[in-house]
Amino acid sequence: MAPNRPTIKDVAALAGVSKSLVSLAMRGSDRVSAESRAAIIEAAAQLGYRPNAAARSLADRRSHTLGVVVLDLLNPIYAEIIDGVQGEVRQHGYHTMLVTGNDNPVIEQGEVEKLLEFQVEGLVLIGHRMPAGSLDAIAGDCPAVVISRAERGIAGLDSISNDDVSGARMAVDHLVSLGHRSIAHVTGGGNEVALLRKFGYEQSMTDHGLAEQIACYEGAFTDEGGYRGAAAALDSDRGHTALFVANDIAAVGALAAVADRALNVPTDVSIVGYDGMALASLRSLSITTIAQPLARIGSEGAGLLFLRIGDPTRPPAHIGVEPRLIVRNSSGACHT
Amino acid sequence: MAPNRPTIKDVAALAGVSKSLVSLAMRGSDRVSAESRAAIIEAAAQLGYRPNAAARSLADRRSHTLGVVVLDLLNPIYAEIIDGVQGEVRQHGYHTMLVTGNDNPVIEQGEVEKLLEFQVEGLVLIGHRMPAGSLDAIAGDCPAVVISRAERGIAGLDSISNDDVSGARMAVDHLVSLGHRSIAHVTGGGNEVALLRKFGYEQSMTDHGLAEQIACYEGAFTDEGGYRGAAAALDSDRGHTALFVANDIAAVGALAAVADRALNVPTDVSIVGYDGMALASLRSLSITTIAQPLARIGSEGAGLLFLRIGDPTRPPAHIGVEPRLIVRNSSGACHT
DNA sequence: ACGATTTGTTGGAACGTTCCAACACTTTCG
DNA sequence: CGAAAGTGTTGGAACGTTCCAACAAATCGT
Repeated sequence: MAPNRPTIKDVAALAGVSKSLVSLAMRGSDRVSAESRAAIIEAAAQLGYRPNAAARSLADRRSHTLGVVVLDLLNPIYAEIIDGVQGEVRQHGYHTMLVTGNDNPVIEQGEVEKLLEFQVEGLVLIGHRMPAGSLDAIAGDCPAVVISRAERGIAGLDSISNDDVSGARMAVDHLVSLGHRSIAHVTGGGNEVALLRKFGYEQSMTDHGLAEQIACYEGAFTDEGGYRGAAAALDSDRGHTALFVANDIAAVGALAAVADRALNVPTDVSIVGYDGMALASLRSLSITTIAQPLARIGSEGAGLLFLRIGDPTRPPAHIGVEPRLIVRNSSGACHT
Repeated sequence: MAPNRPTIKDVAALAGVSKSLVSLAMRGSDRVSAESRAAIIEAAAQLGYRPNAAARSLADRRSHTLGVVVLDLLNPIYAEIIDGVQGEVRQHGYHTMLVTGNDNPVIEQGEVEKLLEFQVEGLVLIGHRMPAGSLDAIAGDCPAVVISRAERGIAGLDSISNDDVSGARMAVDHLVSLGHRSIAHVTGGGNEVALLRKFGYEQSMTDHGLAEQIACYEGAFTDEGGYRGAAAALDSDRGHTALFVANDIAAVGALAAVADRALNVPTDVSIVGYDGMALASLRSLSITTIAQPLARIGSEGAGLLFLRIGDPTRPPAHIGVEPRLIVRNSSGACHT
């Protein structure tokens, strides 16, 4: 609107000093006399001066900006992670460019490319869909961290995720402690995370001497998938009294399958989900779940990235965080 | 990692042409001979050249970037709106810097300031918390659009939102058509949107000759608020057979209140929510709702912004979009 | 009292692009 | 055949910052 935005030069002219001094003052250097500083601040305020971040980043070759790529904003667990990332980033005085891949690898690639053009100093990938090759290439170009997935041994790339195997074991332990023996698992499909959770379930069942009770029903990380898997489990003749469902959304679907059969939760069948999304705590759902510390995963992930920015040659690190059991109304003692 | 990123000069040297020509070629000008173009592309690929967006935006004084400020990422309806915005923005070849206000006006202000330093060409405010004064100031500085709230008459500022009054009327109409007469309203608190919905409810009730049946119970746009309001409604002696709840999250809470009293939905009491968030469609909730076209609101909002960027002097516009009724299992015929 | 330090301040060169006026060559065509 | 129009290319100036070497003025230590 203003005919032309004021620049550092205009401020200098009005304050009667050189542009260099204005530059120093704006960044709060202590080598500026009180008088000059006052004059400069006054002039800047009067003109409505705002530093130009593009020029700044060009001149000192640092953008003070991080790129955050998230698979899909609609997934509430990612939103909670992002909140953690943003907090940490703000603390470091950095900024954030957030883009979505829309669950589409091609778009995702393009967005990453754009972020790199913006000279972001680091990349946070939340639930990416990148083929291993390009992940490698990116990490070679720019410090990066992968959140909520374990990547090991790629140079320049750190990662952080919750320990899915151990979380799945907690779910089974909890159900066993309530007296359940015929505990079925509704899977989350063929992806890595789902397989880890399934593995943890099988391990824990075996450890409890329930190996022959192991029963997996094919599901997915969706309402629909959970419904389908739970339906199959309930309609089987194995008399399952408890269901460990691969994630919370699917657990919501499982709840519906139980209701459709005029059974009650948790009296007839107990349900445990995974993720600890806020939604699972709503009183009409009240799902017992294995909660990931989502915000912490976000902030520690960002922390990892800042470490790498500080020392780009450090060896790749992976942090595994422990999930924790939150007991709600969807699980209860076994009555049979 | 590379000692120094290659610049346009390096590409020029390798291809044996001037930097100006490389600049032209990179932007796909047709004034470049086929030979030169080939040589340049080859050289760029070989060096892994990537244009520097900061330098570009400095030189042509356009950032090709929009700032998006969202009140709170955790609210799923905002996530759906953002998706719409991003789609539209991508179509225009622009980029997006997304920041959150964390529901905190001070942080929100700071983030907006940063976006302006980045020379964003426009601002999308989704559910802001800005005092009217600073909104004014911002709009004077930079084209802006407010999404999901109606702002009228501020120069340089457009807005788009669904028509809450008309949506609330639809909810009541639906319930009346099912035979309900004692229809209560669980409010969403004192905010503008909640008041509009309440107003629509009262209007429609009056239009149907049910003025003396009007009954509002204090709630909020939360699970807890919906539970509280619905509890009060159900415990009253007015025999309400239907509840119009101010938004979907609150409707989920209302569902719990009904269940706690050993009543059934929709046999004993019908429930209608508002917003049309994806969550309301989960089969174990299956809430009848007044759905806002969230993605469309996002993309049309962004469209408005592009119009204003094209012509900064156009008079402020407001778009009201019609919500629509989605009937699910939480509403049914009145049985009393 | 005089060089050494400290305290403020300065102009100019970067940073990596885009734009522009200018150029050398073709080609067109009246 | 010569002027006009087109085609491809170029170097240099700009964009708004930060950095650096240099400097003038004030203060210090002996």
